[in-house]
Amino acid sequence: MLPSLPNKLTIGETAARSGIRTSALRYYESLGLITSERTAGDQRRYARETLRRIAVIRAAQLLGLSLREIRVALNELPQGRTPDRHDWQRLSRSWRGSLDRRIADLQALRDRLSGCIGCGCLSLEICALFNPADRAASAGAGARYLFGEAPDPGAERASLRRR
Amino acid sequence: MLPSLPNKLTIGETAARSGIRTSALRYYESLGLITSERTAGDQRRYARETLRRIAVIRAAQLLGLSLREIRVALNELPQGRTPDRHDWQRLSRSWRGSLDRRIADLQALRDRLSGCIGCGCLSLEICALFNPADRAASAGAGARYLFGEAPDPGAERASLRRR
DNA sequence: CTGAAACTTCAAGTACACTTGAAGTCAAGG
DNA sequence: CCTTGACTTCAAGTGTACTTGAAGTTTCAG
Repeated sequence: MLPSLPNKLTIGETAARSGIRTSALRYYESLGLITSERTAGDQRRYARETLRRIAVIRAAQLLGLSLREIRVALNELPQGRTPDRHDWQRLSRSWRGSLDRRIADLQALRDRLSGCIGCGCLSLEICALFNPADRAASAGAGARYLFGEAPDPGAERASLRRR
Repeated sequence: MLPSLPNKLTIGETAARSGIRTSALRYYESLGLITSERTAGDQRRYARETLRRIAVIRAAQLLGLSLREIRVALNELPQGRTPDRHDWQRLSRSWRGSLDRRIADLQALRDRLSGCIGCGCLSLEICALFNPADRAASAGAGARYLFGEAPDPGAERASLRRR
């Protein structure tokens, strides 16, 4: 008459509670972002704690981190032992700086949108939006660069012949 | 002795000045984000004004907009006529709201990172990070959802059998 | 014990934003 | 005029993050 181990969740239950599709959960597991135990019939059973882990993964994605980067960060949580309050705090502190930077960058962009673009100025050469140091470039998701990866488009600087 | 039309740029010059690779410029053009005239020999010549357009494209990408969305926004600029100060202002105003929302969302996330995750609370059911309304979900780039697209993973809500 | 929902794996497909390579043409300094 | 770097098109490839489909298995309410 045991209440059937409420701290083990099927993949479907985990999907329903986290809002992440089962296919995505299997994908995360294939990348090593989460782990599961298996029943005798080889079905996955997730620890309830995995829900927190999934929430952290989604939060980190909002920060612009790739799943690869998230995996690295999660791997720095203590192995074996269930991460405690201080483990999560350490993680959140390390991402908080990125978030602050990202927010500041977006605020700067907002100011430029209202300023530079709005002003209709013709001095494009000195406009902040054209300043190569501000460039987005880099690969794929626009947000990525905001974490300070050197935007290196890989040369191809033309030799600037005229006309 | 004319200074060889300084308001027409080759694709290489445009790439160098904008920091965007020639392959990306051709890609943008294939998507209709920018346009060019052609020389007798069929080479592209970009109007100097295209540099501003490219800057706007990159800025919009930082906002998390897809190229498709950016194209739509740019298509609302006046056809034929060179966009003036007010045209750009209208565009920047419409994106400014998105930016404000995005910044607010990130600030909320930051607070939760310091709060919910940091606190080590066990009440995962009521934790803000688990609130489906806050979910990222949706497709691809994490930033996308921040513009208020309804996160609709397309059902698959399990029927919640136990065990 | 049975039937249907939920699960399993694996390969292939999708969307986005580009990049790369091949094969050939154009433009301009010397 | 010639050479060389910059240009052209087009098809295919890359990386990320998943989703979809097929074919088969497990679980559990009834």
